[in-house]
Amino acid sequence: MLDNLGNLQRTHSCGTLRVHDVGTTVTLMGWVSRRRDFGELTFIDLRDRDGITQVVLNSEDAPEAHAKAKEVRGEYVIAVTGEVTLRDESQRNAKLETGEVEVHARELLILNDARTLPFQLESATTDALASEDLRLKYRYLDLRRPQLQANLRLRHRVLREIRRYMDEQGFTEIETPILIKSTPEGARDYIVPSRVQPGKFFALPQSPQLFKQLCMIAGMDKYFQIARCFRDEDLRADRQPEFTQLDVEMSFATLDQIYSVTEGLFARVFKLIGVELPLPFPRFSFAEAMRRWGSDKPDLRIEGMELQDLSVELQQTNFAPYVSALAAGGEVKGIVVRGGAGLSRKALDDLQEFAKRYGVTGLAWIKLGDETTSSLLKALGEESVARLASTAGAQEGDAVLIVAGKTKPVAASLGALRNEVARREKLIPANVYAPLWVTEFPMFEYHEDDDRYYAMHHPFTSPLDEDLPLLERAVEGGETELLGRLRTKAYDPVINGVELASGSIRIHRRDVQRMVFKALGMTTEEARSRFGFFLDALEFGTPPHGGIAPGIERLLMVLLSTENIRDVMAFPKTASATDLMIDAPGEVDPKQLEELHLKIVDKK
RNA sequence: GGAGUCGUAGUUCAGUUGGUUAGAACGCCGGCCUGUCACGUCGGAGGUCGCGGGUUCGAAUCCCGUCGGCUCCGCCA
Repeated sequence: MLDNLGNLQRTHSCGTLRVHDVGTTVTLMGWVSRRRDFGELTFIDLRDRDGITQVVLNSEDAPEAHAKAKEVRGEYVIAVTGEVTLRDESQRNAKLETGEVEVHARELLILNDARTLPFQLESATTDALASEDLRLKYRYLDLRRPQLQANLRLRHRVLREIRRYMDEQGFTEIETPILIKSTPEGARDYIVPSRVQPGKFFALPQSPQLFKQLCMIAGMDKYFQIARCFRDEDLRADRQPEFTQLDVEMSFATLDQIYSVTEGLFARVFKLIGVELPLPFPRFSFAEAMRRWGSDKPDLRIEGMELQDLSVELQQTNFAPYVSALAAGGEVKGIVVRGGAGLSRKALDDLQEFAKRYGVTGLAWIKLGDETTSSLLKALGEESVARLASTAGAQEGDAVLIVAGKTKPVAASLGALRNEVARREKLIPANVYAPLWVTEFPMFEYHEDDDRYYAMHHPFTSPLDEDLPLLERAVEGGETELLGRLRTKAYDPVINGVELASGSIRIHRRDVQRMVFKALGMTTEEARSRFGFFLDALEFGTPPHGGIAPGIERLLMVLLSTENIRDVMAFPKTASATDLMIDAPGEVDPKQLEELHLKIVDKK
C-alpha cells in the first residue's frame, strides 16, 4: 500500500544534515539506495540529488515504521520523519558527508514503489557500468547516478555564468528561428516539410550564422545566444547531431577585442572549477600550428614532440619511397619520442597501424638504445640513420617516428601520433590547462574530387586585409591557384587539444562578398537565389563585425575531463543518431505524410 | 560510405582441438540476525548464448548474412 504525501514537507535534503542538526526533528524524502536488514533493526541509505543520509528504524522505538521498512526495496521513494542523532565514534562513516549523524525514523511513508531496475546504478564489485545501450534506453535511471547529476549541474552553472558574463559585457541575448532555410554548402541539414507550402521544406539551423550577422546589420551591436544547432553528419565521441553553442557576434570589433572577450569568458568559466587560466592565450597561425604540431588544435600540455622536417636530409639518399614522395612535392617528417628507445616491436607495429589510418603508407622508426636500431638501417645505412636521428633532435634513449607522403597526411598522421604516443606513454600532465589561439586559417580548401575550392570556415569569413589583393587577382585576374594562399581573419581557441570554439571577422563589404562567392564557383544568380536576402542586407550599411561560437559540450568535456559527449548532455543520441529511450526517429502515420505531401519511395 | 571491436542469467563477465546438466560475482526472492554502511549468514529462482541461415551425429564455440552498442577514417562550411 502506498502512502499519500499529503501536506508533508521536506525540511532538509539528504546531503545537508550535520552535527549541529543533532536533536532536531527532520523530514527527508528520496530514493532507497540501500537497505540493510538486521531483523529488529533496519538501516536505509536514503538518496536524493544532494547526497545520502542513513536512516535507522528500530522495532522498539517505532514498531510501525520499522515494520513498513520491511516492504521497502531499492529505488522505492519514501519520506522519513525522525530525530537527528549523533553516531557513536565507532559508527561514523567517513565516506558520507552526513556520516557523523543519522536519522532515527519515527514515521515512514512509502510514496512510491519501484520495479527491480534493469541495471544496477553503481556496481558493487567493480566500477564496470552496465552497457551503454541499456543505460541509454533507461537514461532517466542512468541520470540518477551522482556523477551524471553533478555533470548536469555544472552545465547549468556554466550556462548561468556565461549569461552573467555576456550581460556584464553589454551583450543582448536574442533568439533566432529554428525553422529556417536549407543552405547548400556545409553540413547536411535536417529538414522539416511544410504542410502549408506543398513540396517545400524548412531546414534546422546548423548555426544561427546569418541571423547573428543580420542582428549586426540591424544595429544590435553585441549579440549572443545559447543556441541549439543541428547537423546531420556522422557522429563521434565528441559530436552529436544536436548540440549547443554560445553564439556571439559584435560590431566594430577588432580581432583583439574578440580575443579578449573570449579569453575573459573562458577565464570566468574555468574559475567555476577552481582553475585560473593563464591570460592572454598565446597565438599561432594555422600554418605554424600545422608545421610544428601537425594539427590545427595542438595539445600544448604535451611538451615538445614537435614535427621535424627531415626532407633535406633525405633528399640526398636513394631510398626510393622517400625520394619519390619528395619529388612529388611531399614531405618526410618525424617526431622524437623522449625515452622511446624502450618501445617494443609490437608497440611500434601498433603505432604504424594507427598512423596508416591517416593516409600514410608506413611508419619508419629509429631507436637510440644501447645500440641504434632502425627500420631504415638496411635502406640508408648506419651513418645516414644516425644523421637523421640527430637532425630530428633525438638523443640517447629516444626514438624517432618518421612518415613520408603528401603534406596533409604527413601532418595528420604525425599530429595524431603525437597525441597517441603521449597518451600511451602517459606524457600528458593532469590538472594542466594549455590554451592557445590558432589564427589565420586558409580561406579556401582545394578538393581534388571535384576540382574546386571550398570555404574552409564559411563563405562569410573575411580575408586578411593584406591578402585582399590576392583574392582580387584570383577572381578578377583568373589566377585561381592563388585562392589556396588566401588567409583569413578566422580563429579557434584551443584548450588541451580540443577546439573549443570557432570564429571570424566577417565580410561586411558587398564587393568582397561577391568575389568570395565567385571564387566558390557561384554565379551571381546562384548567389542571389541562395543568399539573396543577405546580399540585399549587405547593401544597407553593414558595420564591420565578427564573432565566435564556443561549443558548450566541448567546453564541459574539458572542464570535466571526459572523453564522452554523452556525459555532459541529459538526453544524448547513439553513434547512429538514434534515441534509444524514445525510439526516435520513428515512422509516422500515413495521414501525416499525406498532409505533408510526402511519399516514402523506397524503405529498404 | 569504410574499418575495428563488443553482444552468454536482471547486470558485469568467464566459458577452445565443437561433446553430459552453460558457470561466477553482484542483483532478485524467501528465512535468520539490534549497529550495519559493499552488512553477514542459510536457502531458492533465474538462460531463445543478439537475430536468421548454414556446416556437423552434435554449435555459445566453425562459416555466411543481419541487427544493435562503442571507437576511428571519410564526413562535420
